[in-house]
Amino acid sequence: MSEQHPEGGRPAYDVEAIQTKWQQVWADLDPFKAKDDDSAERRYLVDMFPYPSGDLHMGNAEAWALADVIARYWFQLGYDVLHPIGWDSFGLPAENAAIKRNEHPATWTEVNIETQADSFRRYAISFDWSTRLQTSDPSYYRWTQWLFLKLYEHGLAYRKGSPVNWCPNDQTVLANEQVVGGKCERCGAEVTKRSLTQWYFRTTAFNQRLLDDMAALEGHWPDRVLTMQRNWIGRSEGAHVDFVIEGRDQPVTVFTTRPDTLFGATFFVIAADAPLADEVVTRARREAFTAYREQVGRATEIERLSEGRDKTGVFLGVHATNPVNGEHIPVYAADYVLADYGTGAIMAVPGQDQRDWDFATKFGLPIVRTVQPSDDFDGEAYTGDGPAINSSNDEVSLDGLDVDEAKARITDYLESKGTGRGTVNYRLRDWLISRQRYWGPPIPVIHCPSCGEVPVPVDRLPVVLPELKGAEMQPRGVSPLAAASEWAEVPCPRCGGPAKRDTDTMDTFVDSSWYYLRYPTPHDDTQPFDVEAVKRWGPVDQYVGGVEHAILHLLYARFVTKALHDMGYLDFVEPFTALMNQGEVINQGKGMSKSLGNGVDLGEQIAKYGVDAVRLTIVFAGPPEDDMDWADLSPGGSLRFLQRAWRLAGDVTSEPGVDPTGGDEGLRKVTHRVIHDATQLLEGQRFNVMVARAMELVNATRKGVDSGPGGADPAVREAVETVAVLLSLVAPYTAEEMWSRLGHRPTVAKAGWPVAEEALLVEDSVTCVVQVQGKVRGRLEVSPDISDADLEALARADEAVVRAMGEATVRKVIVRAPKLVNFVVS
RNA sequence: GCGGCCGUAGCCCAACGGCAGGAGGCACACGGUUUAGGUCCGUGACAGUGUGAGUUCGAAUCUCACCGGCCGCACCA
Repeated sequence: MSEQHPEGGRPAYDVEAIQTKWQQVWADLDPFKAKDDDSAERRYLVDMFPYPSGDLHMGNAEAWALADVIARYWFQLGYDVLHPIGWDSFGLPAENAAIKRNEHPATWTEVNIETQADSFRRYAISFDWSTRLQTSDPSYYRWTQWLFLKLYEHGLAYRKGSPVNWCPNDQTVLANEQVVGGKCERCGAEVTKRSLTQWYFRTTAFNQRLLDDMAALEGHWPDRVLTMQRNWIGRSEGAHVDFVIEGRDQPVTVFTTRPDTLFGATFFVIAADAPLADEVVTRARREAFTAYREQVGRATEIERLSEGRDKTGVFLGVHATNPVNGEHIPVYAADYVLADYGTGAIMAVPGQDQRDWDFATKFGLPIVRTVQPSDDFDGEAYTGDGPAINSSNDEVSLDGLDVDEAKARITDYLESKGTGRGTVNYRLRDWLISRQRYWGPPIPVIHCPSCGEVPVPVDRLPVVLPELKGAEMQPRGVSPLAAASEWAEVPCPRCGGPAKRDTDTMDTFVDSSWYYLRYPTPHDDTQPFDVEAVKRWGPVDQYVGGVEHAILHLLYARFVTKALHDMGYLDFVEPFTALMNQGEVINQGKGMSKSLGNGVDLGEQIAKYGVDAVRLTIVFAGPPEDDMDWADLSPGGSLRFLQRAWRLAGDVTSEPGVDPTGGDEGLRKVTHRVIHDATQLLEGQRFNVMVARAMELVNATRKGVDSGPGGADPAVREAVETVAVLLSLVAPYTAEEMWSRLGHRPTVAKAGWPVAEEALLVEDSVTCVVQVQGKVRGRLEVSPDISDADLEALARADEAVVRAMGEATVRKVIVRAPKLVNFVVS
């Protein structure tokens, strides 16, 4: 596609040659190494690090092209920028590939990392290559283990037995966040439940702060990500109410958001899989209950969540006592109540809750309304506001109060009686981090028959993975590490007796929950991160990555940051000050996939059009957060534009450093207007429009050379140099080549951002529209600082306007000098 | 079902409530350059802003309803 056959000896825009040439120069200059020397204000930009499965793809290309615009803009502004690169190199794809190839996962991983690193260099991303880290390296995961021990030390890591999510395909447990719609987030298999003893991080210790601290992210993170996090944390206000159940000493507490409806509680439901159900069921009902529970247990999450499903349940043979009216209400087990939300039991109020209504209708249970619906209400359960009814006893009456008042009154009453209290409930659960797979950091704990669980002393880290390969890593439902007996069997660090290592590995999201703390000092072998360096650089000024991590990774990183802050390691509580979610690259209206056969290969695109054209195409496609359809785009057009820009550099005949003052004013005005607009557009991350401005400048300069002042005019040099600097953010090779042809030394990446001259932003004259009744009837060329009165007078005198107004009387005149006059007539 | 975002030329994408000779680009047509094709230079055609109301001197922009699309949440008590 490049000009292979220059005419008349003119130099060619040879994509391959330019790329090869500048890659070498940049490798020698290493221009993007962070200085960290207080010579300039610091900026810290992180792209969500890549998983090394094969070479880079279009999705990577997009994320990094966009992030690089920001990084390179910051470099041009003179900031000391830390723009690191690393790899999220633990995880299942490497392990699965290794099993198939009968080799060690590290082998596959290393090859892919080298491939991606080469591609990144060719793709000309402005990385500080000295930061390069990978999470599967013992020099990194040693500190992931350190993080585990710190959390353990502070009571934020613990082990418990509980029903957990199990992926039958990957043969490992999953965190709640990794179950999406009942399916494994990674492989899509339907998730089942198992009862296992596993390690957890206590994310719930921070639920309110995870919520509150989002206030500072408002406006800097995409709204939808904040919404998703809020939904996930799921705060709801309500009350705990204690019910006495026959044959049980301790009352059973339920959580409700509607304590005001307590008088309408006509039955009681316990989650079928909650231990409590098993405990209270009577002998007579046990058989029926057990059968039901097994039936529920067989249902997958998918079935359980399916909408409009008939309510099922079974009577447990006992009654509970409603604490406010003494009613004896039957206790059921059902699967519409969840064992792990709230207390796993509810008071059922069919009059005000549709689910309870459905259940009551099916089982013939009484329904009592405690809120008076409006007259036109024709539904079943009434969940709206209204006066309370049927809600009084000898000591308290809610009747007549609206919902909020009733809630407050009843909560006070319950508190005074000691049978209830106001409370806040969260949906967020603790983070299950154990995994029964090989390729992750071993959990640094030793289980001793006499001492119990003993953390590995920090000075004995890392606990290095045993060398397994191929079939030895085959998932069998227990960790492959358990089979490595000579690795697993160790003396207890506390008593010296025979003991056994924990044979699970950590979720790879633990690796990525803290990596941005490691980048400032990636090779420090004395500590996970340098507290002072992190204070200087952190938190991350701009984080860039896909929205698929809206909950998972971002929630975990926020949790870890808060935990480390509380331990005194960090002086900030949020890791990422600003977040940008790039869109997706799709093709022909669909996501690219092998099965659809519509993949676009990044390497092929680069071979065909060159790196710069591919990057420009991506950046110009639309707003960064929008999906782009490759079929709608034109890398060929981008390439042509780059050639046009590049050719301009050859048309400049003035000397470098020439004073632009006195150059062609028309062109200078365009240049400075573009500088001004581009700066604002970059600040607003509106990169596509910024590129459009650069195109405008190229067009104007072309005209200036061909039919204007010509290539010797200093304004032309100024314009072309501006183009080179603007393009340096998007098309670094072309920009560098232009810069060089303009007689400058590399690198254009550090040329400095141009500043628009105010004087050149002022227009000599502006076009004023004159409207009559809001319709444009005339135009005037006027001075930009014309007064309202003068402008109105001019407008009144305009022939076309006079004609349009005819005999009508002017009722009102709107004057917005210098751009508009509107006559309202009648 | 609930909540949010978005509908502008054949296509992508712009437009502080104030000129849609659309900023920019793709594709298209015509002319010039060229041995020819492409490149290159120039010119042109194409929408009245999803639909309907409202607010306003003035609405793509604000409000409401509807249609269409995307996203999130959804048996969470």
